[in-house]
Amino acid sequence: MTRTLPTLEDVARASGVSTATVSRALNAPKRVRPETLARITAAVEKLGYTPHFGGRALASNRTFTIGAVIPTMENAIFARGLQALQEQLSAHGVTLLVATSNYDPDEEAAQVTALLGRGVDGMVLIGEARDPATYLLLERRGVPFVLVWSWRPDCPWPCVGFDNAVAAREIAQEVLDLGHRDIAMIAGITHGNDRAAARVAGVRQALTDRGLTLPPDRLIESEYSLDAGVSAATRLLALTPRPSVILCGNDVLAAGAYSAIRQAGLSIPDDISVTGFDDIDLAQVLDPGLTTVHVPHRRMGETAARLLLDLERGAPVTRNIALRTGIVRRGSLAAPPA
Amino acid sequence: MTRTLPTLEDVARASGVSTATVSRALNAPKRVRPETLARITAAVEKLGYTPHFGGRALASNRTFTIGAVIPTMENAIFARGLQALQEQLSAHGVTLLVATSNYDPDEEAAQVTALLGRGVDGMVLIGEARDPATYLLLERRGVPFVLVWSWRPDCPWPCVGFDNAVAAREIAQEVLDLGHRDIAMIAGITHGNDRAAARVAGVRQALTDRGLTLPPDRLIESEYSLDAGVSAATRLLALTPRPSVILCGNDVLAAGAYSAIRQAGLSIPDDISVTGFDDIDLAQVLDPGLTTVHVPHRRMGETAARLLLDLERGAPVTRNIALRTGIVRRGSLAAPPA
DNA sequence: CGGATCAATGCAAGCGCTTACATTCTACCT
DNA sequence: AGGTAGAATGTAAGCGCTTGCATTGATCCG
Repeated sequence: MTRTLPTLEDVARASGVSTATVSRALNAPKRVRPETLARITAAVEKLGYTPHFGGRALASNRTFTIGAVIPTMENAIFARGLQALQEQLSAHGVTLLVATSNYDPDEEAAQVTALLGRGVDGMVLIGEARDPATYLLLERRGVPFVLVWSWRPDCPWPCVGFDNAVAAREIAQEVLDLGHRDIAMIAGITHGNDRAAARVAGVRQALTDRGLTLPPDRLIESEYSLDAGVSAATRLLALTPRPSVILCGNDVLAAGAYSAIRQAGLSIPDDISVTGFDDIDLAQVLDPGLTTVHVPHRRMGETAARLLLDLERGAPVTRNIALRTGIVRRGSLAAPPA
Repeated sequence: MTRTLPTLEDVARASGVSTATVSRALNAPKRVRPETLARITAAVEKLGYTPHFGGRALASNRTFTIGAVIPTMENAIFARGLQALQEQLSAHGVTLLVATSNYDPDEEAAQVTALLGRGVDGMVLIGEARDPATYLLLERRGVPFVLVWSWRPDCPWPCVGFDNAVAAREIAQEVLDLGHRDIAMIAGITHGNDRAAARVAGVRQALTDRGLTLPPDRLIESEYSLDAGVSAATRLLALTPRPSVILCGNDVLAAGAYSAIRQAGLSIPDDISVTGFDDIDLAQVLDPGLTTVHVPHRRMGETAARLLLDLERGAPVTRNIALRTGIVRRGSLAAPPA
């Protein structure tokens, strides 16, 4: 069954050269004479030779693999960023290894260790908040890494992302400008999640700037899932006075809010406004369209890939890349009811 | 920088045994005396030892990795199945390597080769339709694989999925039972995609059973994306007589249809009905809720993982596992307008 | 108490590849 | 023609781990 595969040596024999030359032909073609190269290529073709990954990893101490640990694949937001990351890496012969942490810091640490064990040459991590031990581990190993989705001017590690607090503040300001005063928010779980925390902080900031506050009963932290969004929104709708707008930590939560609102027999935006964060496809499918913060996921993934690749070959790089977000105005946000 | 990592030998020295014993302690703990084991474990801990992946792969000719090639991560449907697959594999110490083909058969073949090159111990592939050469390659290498998302009684390869044609036929029958006669369909691209093709075939079957047909202008094949769904639906709405229902090849297309319909100033289901396929979260967020075919994605992923694991250790297995789908009735399907 | 049996461990040969260093060719110059 | 630099290639030493086989040490039986 497992007919033994052709090895470098087989190729060498078949093309009448040494294994060293074959290896060079494969890894640095300009270093072998064209005719030799041709002979080797032919032999490779004929034998159907593929380099043995383990052998290569062992000898070169490189795996041409980079690892990413994301919270979950089930959120379109990460899927899209990953897809871009992967495309970019593939183009450079690098494979992407994806692990998920389910938003659990300990689980994330475990996955980082696992990936390191597999000898990844680099790593992509979401956000900045994590156990210092993890950063230490990464540095000890000398494995380059880049943080995505988060950004702040003085982030000590290479990162490509955006300022979640600023983005959240901007959309909150827009809400305030429309005259809303009874404001509520459904945030993600902030523990161990700097993005979620920054979004709350941004909203708070906008309120404070106008002398307002976000009372505890008007801020619900919720798992990033549709069902959780529905129940959080349901609770908020029961409040007196009823909020005139619900700011959501991401679009999925906003979709949940839509369900709850519809179920309560209310209408968006006449009775109540809703905003999201991320601008996934879902946002334009909802009726009315969701006013949300647009995040350039794909660009983030691509940029991260390039940065990591540069980091790996020791190229001089800008280690701290900020991307712009923007507000996408659709129908879900309007002035509060009179 | 890249401080050299501790090796098996370091552990052996630190615990006063041979590397062979350490290796056994790690891979088959019951084969070493408890006290020895304890000493080794302590040394491992103290040195922070992690097995070197390449070395292990080289010596054992196994990578504890299985590969999956999916069309795209951006469709929630695959994301969910993958997540389940991964969780199940992780629990058995196996890592999942994901590659994407973007629904392109050639690209898929290339990705399979790439994964094989990385020495995956097994593979998960979506659907059955692909170049025979790919199957040949897999068999030559003796790499076990399982097909997911597709199923038919006499599929020659291990598979876990459902009968797409039957599922599509069932929902089409339901549509017909409600009295619809002006039927249109937005299908996925059927070339190289047996699931999409089977869904069309199923719908056709249902129509034929009642002496009806699906005229060419009422069947549009479309990329599985929101925008493509919108434009396909727009074209269908312009037909005379206007279809009373649009059957969609998946939920994303259905969401696109919603947009187009809303934009045309029509209402679902009063003016026109819509059905989907997959039952992703989106289906319940749409307003009205989308009547669709529920596919047990998570279970499919889990089952595939188990099957693959069994296949790998040569356990006797049922190679051909059918999962049940069902129709989820929400508000998007009603009798045609009078 | 000698020997057989079996569990625990050690020995050492690779697994397929890369790469520093040594060797051989091939212009090209004087 | 002799010499030399530089390109092309070969030699061989590992990279860290697993595993078949050999060895040792206990245990148990007659």
